[in-house]
Amino acid sequence: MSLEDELLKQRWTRIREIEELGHRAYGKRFDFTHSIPRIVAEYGSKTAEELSPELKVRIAGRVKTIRSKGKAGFAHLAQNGEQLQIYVRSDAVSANDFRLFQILDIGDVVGAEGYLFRTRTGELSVHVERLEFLSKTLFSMPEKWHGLEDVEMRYRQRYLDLIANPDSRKVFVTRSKIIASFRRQLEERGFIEVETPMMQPLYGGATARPFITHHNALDIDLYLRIAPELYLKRLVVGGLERVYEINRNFRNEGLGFKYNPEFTMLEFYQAYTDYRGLMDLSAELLKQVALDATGGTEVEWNGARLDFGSLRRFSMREAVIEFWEGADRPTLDNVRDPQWLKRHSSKASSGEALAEIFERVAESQLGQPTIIYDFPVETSPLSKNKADEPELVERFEIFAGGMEIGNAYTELNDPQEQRRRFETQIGMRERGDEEAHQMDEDYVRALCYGMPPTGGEGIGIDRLTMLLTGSRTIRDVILFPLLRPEGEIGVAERLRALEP
RNA sequence: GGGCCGGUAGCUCAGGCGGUAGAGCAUUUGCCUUUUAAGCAAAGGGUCGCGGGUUCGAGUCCCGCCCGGCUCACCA
Repeated sequence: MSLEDELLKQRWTRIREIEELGHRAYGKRFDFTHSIPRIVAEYGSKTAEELSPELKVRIAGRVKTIRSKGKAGFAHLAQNGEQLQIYVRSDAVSANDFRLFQILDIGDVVGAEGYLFRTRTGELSVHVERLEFLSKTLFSMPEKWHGLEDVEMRYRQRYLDLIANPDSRKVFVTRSKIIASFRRQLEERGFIEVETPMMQPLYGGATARPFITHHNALDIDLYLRIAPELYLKRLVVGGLERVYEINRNFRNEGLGFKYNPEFTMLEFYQAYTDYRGLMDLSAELLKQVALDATGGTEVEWNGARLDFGSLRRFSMREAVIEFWEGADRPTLDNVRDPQWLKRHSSKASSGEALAEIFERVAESQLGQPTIIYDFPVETSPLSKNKADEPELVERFEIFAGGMEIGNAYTELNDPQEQRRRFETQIGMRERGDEEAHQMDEDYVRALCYGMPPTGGEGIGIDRLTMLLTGSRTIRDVILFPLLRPEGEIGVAERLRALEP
């Protein structure tokens, strides 16, 4: 028999022994008096004297370590990312409970009742008087010292990662704080949270290839949304002047350190403002999110310190000049000049050329949180033109850590212009651009009823979480990132084999 | 999709020159009533990712495949 099966059989056999000792292998409700984190916080710094008179506690947690010393022993229980030691001695508990302690496996979930004390070496511990068995682990836990290192297993069996690697747990706690911070800040400013379709008959609001699915009853193909944008703006037309949505977008594209096919986006729309207003709002939101998530505005990322307390601002043209490397640094006249742009890019139009040059020259250097504004109209089918420079639109993106983390603009609310933009996109599609927008007449119809001047913005929650948690890959901030299916697992077969 | 790297005990990793497969943790047994990567003594545990091939002999060499990581191209 393989070791793995031997261990499984051993634990399976142990279930009966646990039951013979008067416990259930898969126990019932257990009302603890204190969570382990609360005990650590409240009593972690108390001296031995301050812990008397005896404080009785009932705690519960997963067994992390066991150190048996004959007629006594120690174990660590973990709950919510914190650990507390228990001390079990044969003359302090019933014979059955001591036997139970002796047959505990690392990974079992137990409850313990006793009083707080400090050991000779000074560690805050529970002097156990009663044990209660709560749940049996049948498989062995990852190694105690190194944790779970196998990257594939960390993603496929995230629960093991969360049990074994406290840092991984912290990442997801921080992610939750980031989202909570956005919600709180937006609610304070009068935004309401809405939910718009994830399955859409037409996809739009971004340039990307969609996933396609099918609805049987209606017998229609639907697209998983690539963005909620067009629906959110319909709501602004309807008088929901400040709306936001935090939810998944789906894009049928490659995987990479900053790409997962489903990712979480915050989008918010505010009537009667424009992209300048959103720049200021973005700076406030990001600063406070960093504070709420990490306690400060500065984070270490990829060896650099990023400060979310202030956002640098460059126009796209300025950024090309600012971050140009090598000789022939262009002038402002150069980056405005169609001939110069044509010489430095293979793109057809001046606008696409500028965007392409910017991405090549500047994007990877935008480590510090930076706003890049005034984008070419060709790459922005839903943004309003600048009044004095119609080849540009009132749009900005937020970059940090060399990644785009936000995208915002003054929304185009002129239905006639919107129709022309869609038709331009259709032309691009006919020339082979698969990602060009489709015509969305229902959206144009909504604009025909009049949308107030509006600013809208999207912030990539996953990437922002990467930055605020020091994660080098998006898979470390998504609980269950997309992986190929792993094939035969064989657990059912192994469990079946245990039964008589 | 291309290139590079990896898959060895439940976990973390050695081995690589082709010649009976190793360590630590974990597990089992014994001793141990304030230990903490507890300690001491002993034991068990492996289709070396999968499938072919070369060879007297393959974890090791060759070919194909699977899974993963990094990276390039496309993409937020």
